Amino acid sequence: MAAGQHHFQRVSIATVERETGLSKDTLRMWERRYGFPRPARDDNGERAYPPEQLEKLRLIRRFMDLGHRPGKIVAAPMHELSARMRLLDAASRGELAAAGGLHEVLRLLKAHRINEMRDHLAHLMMRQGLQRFLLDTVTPANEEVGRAWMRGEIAVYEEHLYSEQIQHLLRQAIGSSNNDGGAPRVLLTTLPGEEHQLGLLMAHAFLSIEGAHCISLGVQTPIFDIARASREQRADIIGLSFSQAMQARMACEGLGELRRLLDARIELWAGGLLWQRVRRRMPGVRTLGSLADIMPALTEWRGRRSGQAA
Amino acid sequence: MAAGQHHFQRVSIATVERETGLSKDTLRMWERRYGFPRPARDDNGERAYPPEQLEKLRLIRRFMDLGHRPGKIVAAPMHELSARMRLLDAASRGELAAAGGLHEVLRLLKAHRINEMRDHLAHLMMRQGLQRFLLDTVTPANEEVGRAWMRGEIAVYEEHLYSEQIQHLLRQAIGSSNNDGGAPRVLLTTLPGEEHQLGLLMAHAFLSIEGAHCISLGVQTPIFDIARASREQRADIIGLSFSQAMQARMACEGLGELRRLLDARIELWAGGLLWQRVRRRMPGVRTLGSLADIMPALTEWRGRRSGQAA
DNA sequence: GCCGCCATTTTGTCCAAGACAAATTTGTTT
DNA sequence: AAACAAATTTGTCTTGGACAAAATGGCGGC
Repeated sequence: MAAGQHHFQRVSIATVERETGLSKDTLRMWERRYGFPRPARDDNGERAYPPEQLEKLRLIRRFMDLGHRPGKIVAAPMHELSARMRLLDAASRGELAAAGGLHEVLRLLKAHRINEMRDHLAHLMMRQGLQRFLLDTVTPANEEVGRAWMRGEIAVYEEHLYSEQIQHLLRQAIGSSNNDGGAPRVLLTTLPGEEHQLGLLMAHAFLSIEGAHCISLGVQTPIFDIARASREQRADIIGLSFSQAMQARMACEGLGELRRLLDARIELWAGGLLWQRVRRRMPGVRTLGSLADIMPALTEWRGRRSGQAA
Repeated sequence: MAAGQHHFQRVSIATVERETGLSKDTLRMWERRYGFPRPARDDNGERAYPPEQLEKLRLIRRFMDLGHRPGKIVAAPMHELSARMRLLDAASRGELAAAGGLHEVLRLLKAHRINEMRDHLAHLMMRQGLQRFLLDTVTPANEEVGRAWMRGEIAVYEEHLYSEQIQHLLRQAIGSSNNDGGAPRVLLTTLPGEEHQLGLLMAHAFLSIEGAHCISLGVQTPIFDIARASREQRADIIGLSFSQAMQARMACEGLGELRRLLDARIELWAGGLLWQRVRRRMPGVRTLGSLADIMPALTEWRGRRSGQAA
């Protein structure tokens, strides 16, 4: 019977791509260069990744999202990576400390008491008002949930659950604040390849409070259609959201292409956590690394506008 | 000067993949087999697709979503494809006729009077009740918007706008109907690769009305996490939504893998428009081609459950 | 005429190994 | 310390071959 042939859930390269977000080309290239992953082969000679390697790839992905480079981590042994990640976790654990109702949110999430979590969040929103809620509760809570996920304290699906509840709250809030005829007119969406909605929704809520007229297209609008929509909806500003996970290259390429398609008088604001790790500035594009950056940008715009009008 | 070198916005293969949803491998294979697309090459010898070819590829994608096979259409000249698409459009145009407030919805959408459209939809929902609203208004309206898009009467971004407004309404409706402790417990999500939310949201709303306890994870949950969530949330049923655009192969592969990971007593329901064109049935998976199919499935489940209990 | 079964064609994905440009790091000079 | 140049790292693109899964078409039996 020996070690046995319990080939236990080996998966194809397409599955690994789907689950890790690493392209097939990249996976093959790492195998060539760093000797990892080194999948088995099925009867057909095709790569068949065992679950341990998939798990290590997921861990590597976390490091990469934190800005690490593959050369330094892909070949490293699993136990070393785990140890390093634990170290990072310990460091980030210190930061939490303050921040009001967050512990409670995390506690309820981990306990699977989702409805109570939602009620708790709703209560906070009522008490703080939408703006403070976004800046002081949702933003740090997102970070904390991300960290908890990195620490392995919560599962991916729990992060999804959390995200759904927040979206729920924000959509309800947005629904009730409706500023027709407000200025500026902001067209909100994400580029193809960026499927994360939460950042977009938070920006939408924030801008709505500030009296901007928001037109949201949801996620993943093709570039040509963004340009078309901006003309037909007479947008002053196009707001695009980019999550940490988005590939910087795709983002910059897409932004450049969009900028070329647009009239110069339309502003292009690129927001989201991506810009906290990607320094690169692009001509004709304003990058906003956090929600709080929206406020001064908006003030500036209004200053320019009233200056021109005068 | 000749034909000139106005290389006018030629795009990379990655961009074409992003915009059409056709994989790089497929694009290269079509080029080899059918002689189309035949992109120019940039200074670096890499494919550079002119906008006409991108446009034709988009049209081909529409045909494929309707069930046509590439061999028959990829090599066909553009004018023939356009003509055939116009014919199909004319045919579907007849079907509309009936259906109450739909014309109004489409009219407002095309006129960019989005807020009025939302108010109109909200009014219909109030008058009809959520269930009839979903079956008699939203479902046909989705189809009509899809057709209008195929006819070129509305832009992609207008479809996005429509979709956003519907989502808004449904989320508000779901928020107010909250059945803790209901049965069955249904875990709702989509597989990685399926980013369309609307179908999921409609299923969520429908199941909520019927008294099921819904737990939504949003879109694109990795398969292992779906399995984990179903255990930890003690789900009776996992409901997955698949849009027309989803690749059948990926869907079936993912479903098979998930089914293997699950306890046999957990049911797997696969819903969405995909199953109207994909016949293939899979063991241990119940396919639901439309919202209306949910009702009998639910009745059956409750019958089985009460039968076992007795 | 309709259904099930088998052979054939169609089609998408996978593979290998090479190439190169963009991004990042490192080293040097002002 | 900052700016510039050289070296390294890294992801994506290339070709052409191969093959399995899915769809189609033909055939025989009910």
